[in-house]
Amino acid sequence: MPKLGMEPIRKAALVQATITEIGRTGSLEVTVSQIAKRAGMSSALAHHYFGGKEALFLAAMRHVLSLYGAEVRGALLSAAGPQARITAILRASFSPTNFRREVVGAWLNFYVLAQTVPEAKRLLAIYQRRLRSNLLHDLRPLSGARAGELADGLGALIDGLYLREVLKDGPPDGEAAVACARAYLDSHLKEPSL
Amino acid sequence: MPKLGMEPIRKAALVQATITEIGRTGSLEVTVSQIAKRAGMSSALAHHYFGGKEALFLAAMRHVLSLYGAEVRGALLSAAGPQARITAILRASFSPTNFRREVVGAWLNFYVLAQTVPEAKRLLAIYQRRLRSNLLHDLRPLSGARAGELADGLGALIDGLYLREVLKDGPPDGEAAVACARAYLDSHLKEPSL
DNA sequence: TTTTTTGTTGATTGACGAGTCAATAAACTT
DNA sequence: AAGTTTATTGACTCGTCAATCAACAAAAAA
Repeated sequence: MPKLGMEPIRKAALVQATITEIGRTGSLEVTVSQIAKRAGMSSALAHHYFGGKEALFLAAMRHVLSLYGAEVRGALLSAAGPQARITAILRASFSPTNFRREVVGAWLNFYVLAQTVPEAKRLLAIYQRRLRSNLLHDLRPLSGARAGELADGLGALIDGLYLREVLKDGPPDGEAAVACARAYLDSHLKEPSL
Repeated sequence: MPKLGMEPIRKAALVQATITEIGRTGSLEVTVSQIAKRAGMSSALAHHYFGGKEALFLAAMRHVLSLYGAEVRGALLSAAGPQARITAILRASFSPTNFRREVVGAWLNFYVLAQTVPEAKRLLAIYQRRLRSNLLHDLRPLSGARAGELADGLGALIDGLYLREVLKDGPPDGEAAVACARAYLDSHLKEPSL
């Protein structure tokens, strides 16, 4: 039965299954067997391809981060002007793809992972820096010197909205989150001179 | 050696040790033995007094939440007027007591716990409701109809600032966090009529 | 003084889970 | 055809950990 060229397929399936399982159980206490089973293979194969649980987690994290990054980049392509670009970033952050319970749950647990695993911390730091730099780029023309604090605040607000989504029951509402973040911005941008 | 009336002392020590260990390792994967050792007793005694690991976690959570609540209440006593009261809440939230790596790490993991343990979810929900109600009480006289959204946004921002603290290295800076939250508020309160 | 209650632990149990390995099989290479 | 590489798994090892238990000690109650 063994067909060749399985490696990328298996790996992709495992990464997806990892995200799903972490999101489903809401914790990192998932067994390699659970993940492998969901991905339709034995746990031994998961070890074969990834070498260990931690590497699997990190691969899943990279995947989520890269999906998010791609979505932001995509949204930025069709946005002209600072205002539109910032809105695009927010839309991407709270898009149905990213703002799903499963994915949000995974994010939360990546933060936990970052406390123990340096590589996870590094990855999250990269995400934060990139977000900040993106926001800064478009905030500077709008608010000048204050752009720095604004970007920091907005970043924290986004993370906070994610965090709260974890606890909420009922379906996710990305629109509301975008509105909240926009309100934060708009009120800050109202004063022209000071 | 056994002296009587040990129960409350042992329990308090265990709760404290639990928070410390969760904060130190940054995860819920702490063994009862670790906790008991830090609290200066055998793991069997921990089981004797709390019945199980989960109950111990919940007790720790209640303790953190109640400390936080007490600090907020205390700060509110010496605050007159909505503006001062809101500032007091922010100060308490980011006070050196609560805004320590150890405690912040514990909070993060309580969010994770809330995904699996209904009682943990309930406790966090109570905290969120109380914070919201406190903010609302003082935002209404300041911003009227918008108070609702404002309270939600501010709540999320506070959580987000906590979350970011987890990743940061270097000592915690509560002042900066308070400033950020105040900035959020001030800009929102600037428009008198709309 | 016996008995009961409270405090305490070392040793044990039982489950579970990460990682390894030997074995099997299909596909490619020579 | 013989040998190599890739895919795949069941069975096993080894460690860890929550939870239990039997036993001991001291204080309080009887």
